[in-house]
Amino acid sequence: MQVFAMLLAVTETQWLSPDERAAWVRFTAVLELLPAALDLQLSQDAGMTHFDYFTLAMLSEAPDRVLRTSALAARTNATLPRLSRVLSRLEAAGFVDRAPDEDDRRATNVTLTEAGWEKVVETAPGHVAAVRRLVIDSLAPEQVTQLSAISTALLRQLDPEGRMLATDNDSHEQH
Amino acid sequence: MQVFAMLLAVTETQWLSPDERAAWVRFTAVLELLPAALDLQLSQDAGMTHFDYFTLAMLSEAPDRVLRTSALAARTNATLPRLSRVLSRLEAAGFVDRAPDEDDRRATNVTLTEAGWEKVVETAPGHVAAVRRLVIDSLAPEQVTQLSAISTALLRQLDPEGRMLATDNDSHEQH
DNA sequence: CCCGTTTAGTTGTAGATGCAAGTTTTCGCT
DNA sequence: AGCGAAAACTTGCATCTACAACTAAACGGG
Repeated sequence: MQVFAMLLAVTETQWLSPDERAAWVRFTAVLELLPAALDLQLSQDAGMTHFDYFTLAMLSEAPDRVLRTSALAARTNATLPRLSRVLSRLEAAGFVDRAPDEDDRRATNVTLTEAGWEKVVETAPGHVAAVRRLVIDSLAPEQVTQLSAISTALLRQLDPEGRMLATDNDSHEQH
Repeated sequence: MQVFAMLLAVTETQWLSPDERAAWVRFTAVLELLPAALDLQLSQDAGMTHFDYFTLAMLSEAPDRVLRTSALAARTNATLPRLSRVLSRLEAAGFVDRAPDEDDRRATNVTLTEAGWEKVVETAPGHVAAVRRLVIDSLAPEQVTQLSAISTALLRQLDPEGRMLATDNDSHEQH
């Protein structure tokens, strides 16, 4: 019985086919290199990380450019400790304001300041250009469509609740 | 003239179409979540990061399970300082040995120890299962093919010299 | 109305990473 | 040969992040 179980266990290990393996190796390389490339452009041209920029960008798209810290954490997929420190930095730089929520004073409302808005506006073109150069323009139009579908499929596993694709409704949920 | 130049500048900024933007937002989410998910599985099941595992895996596939530090850095896309510290850790854990190259004593040869090999062998099944669960099995077979082609196209921009897709020839280059 | 529990954030501490500077060995040129 | 420049790491320092512990506010019975 024990030998049989071991054989089963070994057999159960589903390895990757050569094609799957090749796809995975290449994709792993992209996973490693693309974030670094994006961070490089933003740190050179705007003195901030991709995460900083993304945080400001999410705020800039929120109604009234305000979001609760935890809603912002969901959109940026950050842990609360991480976001807390990033916000401290962005607040010190004058790009956001933090104020306790009037209705629930445990919560903090994060507001994009005028300076923060301007920072996004002046940083966005260069960032978009980098995204074009590194990603969109490297792909055929149908590949962009494919990448979108593939990403959607992957997010079903990675983010079943769709935190990162949250609509604006979320900020108006019941409490 | 100045107004005209400004208009040009504004016009030149190539924004993303709605489809492109949707693809990019989703892909960004994958870029953030997938590495974290892989790290989580490996740290829980094997007590190491994905980078540690990948480093050992690259060594395990090298001829004689030996690679120069800089060749390993190219395959893992690590900077030398980063790899140096990771190797110090892996060496302390007994998974690799480091020894100066006999022909060029500036260089260091990194060897996977027997313990390191066993670590890879016992860790690989769980990791492959995670890759299957999170990526391969979420996709239709043709999507795996598409992802491979897309990744190849992106790497042309990200890694023009193909460092991460290096063949074994590299370690036998002239000196 | 009060107390234990949950929620929302912040901070202490330790590990990881990048950049820049330092060290040792080799190369290239005269 | 002989010496300046380059190569292959390694280490110092500053920053970033995660995990866990901590604080403050709100909820939920009894």
